Amino acid sequence: MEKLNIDKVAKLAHVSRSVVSRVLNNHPNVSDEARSRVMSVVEEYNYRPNSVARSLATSSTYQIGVLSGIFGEESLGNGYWTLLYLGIFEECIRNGYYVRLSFYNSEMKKELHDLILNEHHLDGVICLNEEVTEFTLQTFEDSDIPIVLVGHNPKYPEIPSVDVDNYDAAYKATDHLVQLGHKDIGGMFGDQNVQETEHRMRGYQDALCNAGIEPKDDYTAVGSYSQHDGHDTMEEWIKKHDDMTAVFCASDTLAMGTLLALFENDISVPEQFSVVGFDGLPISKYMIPPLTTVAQPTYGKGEKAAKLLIEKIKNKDARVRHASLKPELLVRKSTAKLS
Amino acid sequence: MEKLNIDKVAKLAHVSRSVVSRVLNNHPNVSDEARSRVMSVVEEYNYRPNSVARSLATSSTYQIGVLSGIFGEESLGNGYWTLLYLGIFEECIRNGYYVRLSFYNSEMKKELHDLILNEHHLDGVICLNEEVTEFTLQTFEDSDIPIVLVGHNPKYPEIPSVDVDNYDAAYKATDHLVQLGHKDIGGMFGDQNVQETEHRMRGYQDALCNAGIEPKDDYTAVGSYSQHDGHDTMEEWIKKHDDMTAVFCASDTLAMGTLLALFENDISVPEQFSVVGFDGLPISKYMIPPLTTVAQPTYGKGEKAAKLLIEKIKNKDARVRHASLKPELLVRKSTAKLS
DNA sequence: TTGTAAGCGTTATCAC
DNA sequence: GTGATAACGCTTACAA
Repeated sequence: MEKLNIDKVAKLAHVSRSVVSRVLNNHPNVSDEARSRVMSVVEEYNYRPNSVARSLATSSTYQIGVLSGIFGEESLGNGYWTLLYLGIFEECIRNGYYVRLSFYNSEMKKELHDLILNEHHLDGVICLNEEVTEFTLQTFEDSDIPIVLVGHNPKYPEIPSVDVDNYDAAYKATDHLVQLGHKDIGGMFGDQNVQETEHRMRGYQDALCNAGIEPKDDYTAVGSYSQHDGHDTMEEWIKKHDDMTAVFCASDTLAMGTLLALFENDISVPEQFSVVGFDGLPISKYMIPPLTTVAQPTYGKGEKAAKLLIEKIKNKDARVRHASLKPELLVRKSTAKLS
Repeated sequence: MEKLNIDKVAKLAHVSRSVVSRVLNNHPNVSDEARSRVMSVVEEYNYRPNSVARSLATSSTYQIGVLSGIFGEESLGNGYWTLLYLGIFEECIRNGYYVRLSFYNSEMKKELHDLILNEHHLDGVICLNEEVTEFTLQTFEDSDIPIVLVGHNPKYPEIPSVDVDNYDAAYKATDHLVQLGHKDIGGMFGDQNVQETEHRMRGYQDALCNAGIEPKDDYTAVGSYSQHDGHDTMEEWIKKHDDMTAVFCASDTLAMGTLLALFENDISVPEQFSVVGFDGLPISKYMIPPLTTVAQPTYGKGEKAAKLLIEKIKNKDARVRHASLKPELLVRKSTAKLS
């Protein structure tokens, strides 16, 4: 079972190395006889072409990169990321691409540069919007390596992107609370600098306005998506805002922290207080009580991102597309009629 | 800013291509003058050697693979996996290795074969024990590509591995319950086929025995690590076992499901029932109530696995090592004295 | 210390 | 339809 290469296969099949290459790449112009001779050798010896050599010759690696921020422990554990990644991964594999994962933080410009400048490394890159800096995006836009963004950044209309309809999702979630009779509804949001936050805030505010409720500034908090922030913000609001009876959290993790703060203060959900989350993470079903949340198709986002990227790799001049996926409200046990 | 290659750099620096190569690889026997000429060209043009070509020449890719089962949604979201992966990833990057992630399920023998047979692909592989089949392990052992296992499989003593001391961890957790005065203590375990489960069960049983408590068969459940299983098992036990006052769950996710079942049945934790988990996931801190759990150094496990692998890559004949990491009991709010 | 030249295992371009 | 042969960009004897 020694190591074969294309020449040895050629010799065994009594053809030239070019014929072997043609057979392996499904190129035309090879006789049935030659083809079958080659194939039987390939199968007998279980020969596989060396992909490194192939990459060198074709300057395409069939590897795509995923660039993701290094988040704190808490966000890492929330499952959003893994689900997204799985969507990307499976779609890539289906298309014969391998995936290389890189975490990234702002000090890692070097890694990034190497990524791009060693060009042959990657056929394309998927960037997860959060934490990706202007610099990063700019660098990619300047190079000609295809890239797609998960999330959306209005500054780079030329970069294809995949996102949920954040406005619609936040609107649905808030409106659900409104329909239940709530009037004093807090809104907890994540990362300040991302357009996604802006959209979610607008959805929240519009749902309120359309119901004749005036959004109040001190009922709104913007911080991070962590459980920690959810907990601390709720803690504070419990002390300050006696009237508040419900809250819309812009992530399930935020909601998880919120639920804990409520529990610690003996406020029962949903009897005394309603909570709705955002994401529809697998764990949200097991929160106490099971969380009402607007689910976004996280796996689908990843899958779509991979699809767009591969499309762009295969046809660099393809029209730039910005996909927007639909969220869905999942009503569970953390919300109830205002009594 | 056109694309450079080693020859162009050589020309610009007025040296031969070998000198450039030597400089870039820190080989000796280069005059200071030549070195500095090369370096200044490299910096001016920001030249980076093409890693594919380099791989072809050296037949080492500086890529390591992580082989992981495709779990159901629930387990994916539990954060264990991500933390482990992060540990692996960061240690690899620190050593100049890139990471390629592959999910794997039993039908994917093809992918696996390609992985190995295209040999030049990967310098080494880290296998996550769960879900890795005999076939997989055997295949790797037969090839000469270095591999390390996260978890432990006694059938392959020749494969280096990293694990926590599962016995010790389970013992500590159970003993904690015993010390609080509990006598009727359930034990919920994960995957049947893994040695880890056996060790955790023994730790649980020994802690009981040493306290003069007889472990009962119907107080023990073995299934999966999912929240779902935790929930259903607890649900059943609530109906069947009136005496039970505490449970040791062999994962935090199992505990999360357990907590929900208890909540749904109006059994308050820890006043009427104590729960201890296993893993110390970031989310365990935000469960309701915050979970008492034996934390395993998940990130550290990944880090250690990467260390062992890289060591083995650099020295194929290194002694086989089986690392065993220490767990730590985190007492939070889900356990209390039996009243 | 430096340069020449032979690989590494493919694909791709041409004659035939 | 087939087979030389030249890339692809690098490392590494070996010779100078």
